[in-house]
Amino acid sequence: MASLKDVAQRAGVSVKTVSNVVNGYAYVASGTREKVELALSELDYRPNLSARNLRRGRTGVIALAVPELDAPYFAELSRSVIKAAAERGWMVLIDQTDGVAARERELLQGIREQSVDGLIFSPVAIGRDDLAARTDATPLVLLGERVLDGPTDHIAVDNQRAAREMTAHLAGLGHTRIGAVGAQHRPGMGTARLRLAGYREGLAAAGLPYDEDLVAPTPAYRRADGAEAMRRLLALPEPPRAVFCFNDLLALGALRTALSQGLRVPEDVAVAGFDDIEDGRYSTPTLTTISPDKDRVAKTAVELLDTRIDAGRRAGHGAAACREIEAPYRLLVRESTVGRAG
Amino acid sequence: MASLKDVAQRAGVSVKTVSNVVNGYAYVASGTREKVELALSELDYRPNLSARNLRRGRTGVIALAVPELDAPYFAELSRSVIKAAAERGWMVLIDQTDGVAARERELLQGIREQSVDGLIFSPVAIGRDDLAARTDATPLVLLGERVLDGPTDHIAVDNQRAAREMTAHLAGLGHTRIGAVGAQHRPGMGTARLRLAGYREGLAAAGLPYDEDLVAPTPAYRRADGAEAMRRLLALPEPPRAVFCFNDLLALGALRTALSQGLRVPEDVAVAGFDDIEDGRYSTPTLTTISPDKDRVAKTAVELLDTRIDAGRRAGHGAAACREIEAPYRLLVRESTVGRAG
DNA sequence: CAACGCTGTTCCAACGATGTAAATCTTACG
DNA sequence: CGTAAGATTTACATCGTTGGAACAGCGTTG
Repeated sequence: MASLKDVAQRAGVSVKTVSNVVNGYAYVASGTREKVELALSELDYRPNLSARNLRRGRTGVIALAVPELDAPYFAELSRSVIKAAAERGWMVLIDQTDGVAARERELLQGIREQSVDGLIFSPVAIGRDDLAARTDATPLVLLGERVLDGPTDHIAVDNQRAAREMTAHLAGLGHTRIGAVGAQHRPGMGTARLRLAGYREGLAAAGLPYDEDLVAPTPAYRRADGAEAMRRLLALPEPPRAVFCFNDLLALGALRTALSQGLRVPEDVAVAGFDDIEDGRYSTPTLTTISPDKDRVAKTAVELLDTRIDAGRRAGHGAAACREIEAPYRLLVRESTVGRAG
Repeated sequence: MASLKDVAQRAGVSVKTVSNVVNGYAYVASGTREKVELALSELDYRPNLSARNLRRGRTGVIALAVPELDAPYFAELSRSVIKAAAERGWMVLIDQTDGVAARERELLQGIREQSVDGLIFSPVAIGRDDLAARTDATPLVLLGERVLDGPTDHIAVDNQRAAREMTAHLAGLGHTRIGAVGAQHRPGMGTARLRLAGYREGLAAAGLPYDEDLVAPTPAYRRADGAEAMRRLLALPEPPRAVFCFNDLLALGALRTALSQGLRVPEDVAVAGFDDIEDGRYSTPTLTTISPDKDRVAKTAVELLDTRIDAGRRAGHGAAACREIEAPYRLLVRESTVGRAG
């Protein structure tokens, strides 16, 4: 692998001149430039990034930390993030936390500090105090959980409002026994809490009572958890006629349980989700859901990070104001709540 | 951020001694070691990886290149790869090619050469000649497409045999008009070709004729493609009574089309897939499919790469023999071909 | 007691690229 | 023709780490 030195030798100039050509420095005589460029291509020169990074103090890589890459929501989000990052010249390194608090904390405390220039992080288990206790100075952008007044840039849909709207949608269809799937009692887990709060608001707004029995907690947010929770709900003496699942995977699991028990969806029980993963657009019935604009979230996250990385480079530690950005979303009504006709 | 120099100063020893402690060098007096370790933790020292990498000539990162991260098969595979890599101390950088030949070629020609120590690559569009033309010396492991006698380590299930078995399964159920979804006429695309070959073998073995009309090509391998292809097949004067889709996404799309046209699956038309993504375990009906052992594939890929990276470091360019590894798979019979009872 | 072989520590160079400042070369102008 | 103001190029130090060799202390051994 050719280094600047090799190229310089071949072109008969100094190393610095080659560096100048490579970096587009203005004051290089055109003859020299040509010579150097010839040598560059003859030797197929490519800068050694470790060296460049050492010198420049950056790595050209950002990390994206998600709970699980195989949860479609995060897969789709990751796709968008990688794309947005590539457009700005970043490479993306992916970390999986499995939603384990210790792993999440490690990230906040900077295990990747030396390897990346910034971190886009979708936390599950950690709370505000963990964020406050952070010492690592790597620029950070949080996704998906509202941490108001946190010391961190942050992007999320308004989970609570969206959940409220979804509940209102179900109530608007005439449902009076509306269940919820995906409550979580663990600390952290702001998302579950916010969606639950929205659900309660929605019930209240519709004049419906909040019935603890209709709220099924789940240990995680995968299909199996939704399927299991639905089994519990359907086993109630008076099962719900509509169920709001706190994400689409839960909803797909719930759907499977309902259908395999011979119930019709939505005639016997309506099911709604959250996230708008592609599966829900092709399930039978298709899934009513909240669709956050993932491309927008990803793009904004990368932009925010970019800005903050530049700022850090420029101004030392001038703590630029933290930005809380609300991502747009839409409520998509599909077959699982209104049937084929709708 | 503290450097070795800072730590050395604080501990009152030389930089190299600190380095020796950090790297577990044996000949350090226990007193010295303690002093240094104290200073290390007081300053929260973390090695600068760019510098270390520059010195050692490696980066600690491997790249994983897949067509699309949001295709569940690749999401699941990526999850496994990241996990397997983490166990061996690697970080994983993900590239998306979108199946675009130019992008795939770039990777082979080494755009990541300086940033990673090795590449795990799931190609779609490139062919054997592209591989042969490769000059980049980065260790490479290919996934998922058989390139016999290629100059490259490689892991895949026996696509052709698996496809043959699946076709046999359908024929064994008494089907005589068995369609195929996902043929591809593009160059490259060994996978599609192999699965098609297996399908034909399966038909032949069952004494069934090969009918070109029952083979639906698709531009890509997503749900929408499967849905569209199924529409074409069902519009035939004599539509197939069973359909083998070359991956699960196609199958899920096909399923959606069939169900939304009021057909019963499998009573009116049976559907089978390939890949065993999680969606297919929760769809209604659940999806009969070929289940490659993804964890095994991932783990083996990382091991192979690890070996090759070590070898490259040790022996210069001693071209170790290329290994073709066949990954195990199972045919999972579920509702979409045999119904609820089965 | 001198030479030897350990252990433990330090010094120096190098990895490859780039910022700084200085050296060299042109050109224009008085 | 001398000189100042650019234009162009170069030498050198530096980023943080580690390999190799040199060096120092010290108990053994012949």
